[in-house]
Amino acid sequence: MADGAPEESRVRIDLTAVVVAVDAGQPYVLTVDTAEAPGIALPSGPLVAGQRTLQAGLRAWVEAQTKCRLEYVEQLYTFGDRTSNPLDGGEGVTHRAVSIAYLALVSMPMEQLEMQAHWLSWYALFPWEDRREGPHPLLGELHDDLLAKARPAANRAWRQRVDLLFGTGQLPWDEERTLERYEMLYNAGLVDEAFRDREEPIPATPRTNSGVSLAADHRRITATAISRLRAKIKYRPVLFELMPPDFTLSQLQKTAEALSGIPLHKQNFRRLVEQQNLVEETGGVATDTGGRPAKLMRFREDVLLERPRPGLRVSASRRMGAV
Amino acid sequence: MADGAPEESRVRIDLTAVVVAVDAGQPYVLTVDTAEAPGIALPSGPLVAGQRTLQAGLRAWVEAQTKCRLEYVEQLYTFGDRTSNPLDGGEGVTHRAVSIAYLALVSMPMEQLEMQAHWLSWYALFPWEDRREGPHPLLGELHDDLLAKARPAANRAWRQRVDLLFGTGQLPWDEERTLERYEMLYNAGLVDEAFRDREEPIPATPRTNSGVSLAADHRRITATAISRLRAKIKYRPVLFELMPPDFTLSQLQKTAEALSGIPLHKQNFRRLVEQQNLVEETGGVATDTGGRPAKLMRFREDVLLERPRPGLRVSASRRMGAV
DNA sequence: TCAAAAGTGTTATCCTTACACCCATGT
DNA sequence: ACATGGGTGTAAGGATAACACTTTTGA
Repeated sequence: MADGAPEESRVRIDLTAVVVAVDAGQPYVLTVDTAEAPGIALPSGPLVAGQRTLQAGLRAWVEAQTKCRLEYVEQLYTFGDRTSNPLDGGEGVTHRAVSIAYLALVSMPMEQLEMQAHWLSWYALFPWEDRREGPHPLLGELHDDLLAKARPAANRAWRQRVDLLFGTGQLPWDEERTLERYEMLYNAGLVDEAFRDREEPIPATPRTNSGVSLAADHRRITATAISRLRAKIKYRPVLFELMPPDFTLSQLQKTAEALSGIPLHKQNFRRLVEQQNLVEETGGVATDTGGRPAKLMRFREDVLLERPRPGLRVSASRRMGAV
Repeated sequence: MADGAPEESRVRIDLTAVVVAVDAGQPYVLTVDTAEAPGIALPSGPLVAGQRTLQAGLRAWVEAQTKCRLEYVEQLYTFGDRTSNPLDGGEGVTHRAVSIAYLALVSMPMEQLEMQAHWLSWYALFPWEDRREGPHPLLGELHDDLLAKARPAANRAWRQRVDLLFGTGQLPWDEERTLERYEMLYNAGLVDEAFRDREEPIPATPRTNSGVSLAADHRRITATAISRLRAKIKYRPVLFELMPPDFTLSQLQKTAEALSGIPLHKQNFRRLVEQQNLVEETGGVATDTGGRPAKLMRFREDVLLERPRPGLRVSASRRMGAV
C-alpha cells in the first residue's frame, strides 16, 4: 500500500446530526462540548460496523453523546470537499473524511433535556438570519464588508449577488438562502472558519457581527439544515414534529416564525392552517395566554394521506422587515 | 480485526451519476453495460485517493466510462441502507457500500455521443410516469395490483396512499412523487428488484407493466433524480442546462414536458417564460419547424443575479390526463 | 390552398395580501 | 374598565387557467 496508481483510499465516514427544537419561540440546535475537537460541535461520530442503516448509526451516536432520543430524521447532504476538514492521518497516508449530515426534529419539553448537551440558539450562529423584529441591525455592516471585498474584475456580478442574498436593495429577502449567505461570507473571509480552514491566523480585529463559529464545518452543516427546513415547512407538515401534541395556533405561528426568521401575518397564517385542514380542535383550551384563552389544537395525521402537498406557504407580513 | 467491539468498518464509497439529457422531446439517462455487474447500470466507481473533491471523482469516473464530459452536477442523496446492495466481501468481514449519488445535466447534440455508453429513455424505467398523452394505459393495472397487496390491517391507510400516489381517484397527479411511487411498488413486490434484493427468485409471471430494472439500486437512484429534477425546474432555471445555446420556445416547452411527464399549456408556459425574463431573442429564426418559423431564444444568464427564484412553475394543461 | 406550427388577446377565477374589527378572559 | 392576546369578515390586487383567434411558413 505504499504508493502508485490511484487506489481505493481509506475513508472515514462521519455521521453528523443537526438536532433542532423550538422552545418559547426560539429555535435551538443541540451541541456537545468535545474534549478533543476545539470549540462547540454538533453530535457526530464515525460510521461503525454492526449498524444496519446509516440512520441507525446516527441515532446511536446522538443518543450516546446527548441522551437525546430522535424521532424525525432526514438526510441533509454529504460533505467531502474542502468544506469538510481533511483530518489527515499524517504520514502521507491518504485519509479523507466524508461526513453525512442529517436533520432531526424533536418536540422539546425543554426541562426534560438537562444533559451533557447544550441547546444553542441558532441565531447565535447566524444573527443576520433573524428578521422577526425587522432587518438585523448588523446587516448593513455585513453588507458593506461584503461589498468591500468585491474584486474589481467580478465587480458587477458580486455586487448584484450581495444585493440578492443580503437584500438591502429593493429585492425581497429570501429566508431560504441561509446556506448561500453563509457561503458568501465564508468566501469573503468574513467568518472565522475561512481562516481556520486555510490554517491562517484569525485576524485580530474581532468580528462581532458574523456570529459564533463551530468546530470543523459544523456551522456550514447547520446552515444547510436551516435552509432545508425553511424550505420544507412550506410543502410538508414538518412543523408539527417540533410541536407538543397539543398546542395553540399562536404557538404554531411562533414556531413557524422562529424557523423562518420572519414575522408572519396572523390572519393569513390561520386561514392557511385552516383551509389546509392541518389541525383539529382537541376541545381543550389554554388559559395561560395572558388574554382570551386559546383553543388547543392537534395535528391531523390524516392529511398525509389526503392532501398532495400539505404545508404552510408562509408569507412574510409586510409590517416589519419583510422586504 | 477478527471480531469484538464495534469498530470502524472498512467502507467502500461509490460515486454514482444520473446523467440526464433530452433529445427530440424524450428524456434519457446515460447507462453503461458492465461486464461484472449484471444488467444495465449507471456510470459509477469507487472514491479513490487523489481526487480533491467528491465531484471531481464523479466526473472522472463518468468520463472514463462513457467519454461524456459533465457540466452541471449536483448531489442527490447518499444511499447506505438496505437500498444499496451490500457487496459483502464474504468471509464475514464487515464491508458495506455507501453510494453517493449525483444528478448531472447535459445539453446533448445526440449524434456527438456515440460511445460505449447508451442513452436509455427514462420512461422505459418508469412507464407510468409519462402522462403526456394522458394517464398511462398500464396505470389502472398497476393500481389494482397495488390495492391487491393491501394487508387487511393497514388497509385504509394503504389504499389512501395508493390513491394519493397513483391518483386514479379525484386526487390530482403529483408528478414530483416519482420516488415515492417507485418505493411503493418496491415495497409491494411489484418490481424485480424487490425479489433480487432478498435473493428470492423473480416470479415467473413476467411483469410487463413495471418497467425495466437496473443493476443494484440504480433504478431507485434514477427515481430520486427524476423527483428532484421535476421539483427543481419550478424554482431554478436548470431546464436550460439541457438546452442547446439557441432554441425555440416550443423546444423549451417540449423539454419541460419531457421531464415533467405532463402536457403543458402553451400560452401559459410562454407567458411564464416571458414574465420571468428567462430568455432573450437571438435574432435568428428556426425554419425547420414544419410551419411558421420560430424565433430563436437564448437563456439570460443574468436572471441568476436578478430574480430571487427563477423557474418555471409549470402547470399541467387540463386537456389530457392532468388530473 | 391547405396543413402545421408559431404566436397573441382576453376573460373568469382563485389565491394572496392586507385592512379593520370583534371576542373572551385576568387583573 | 381595560389591557392582552384570541379570533373573524371582507375587499383589492395579482397570478393562473382556460378560451378562441391570427400569422407565417412549406408542401
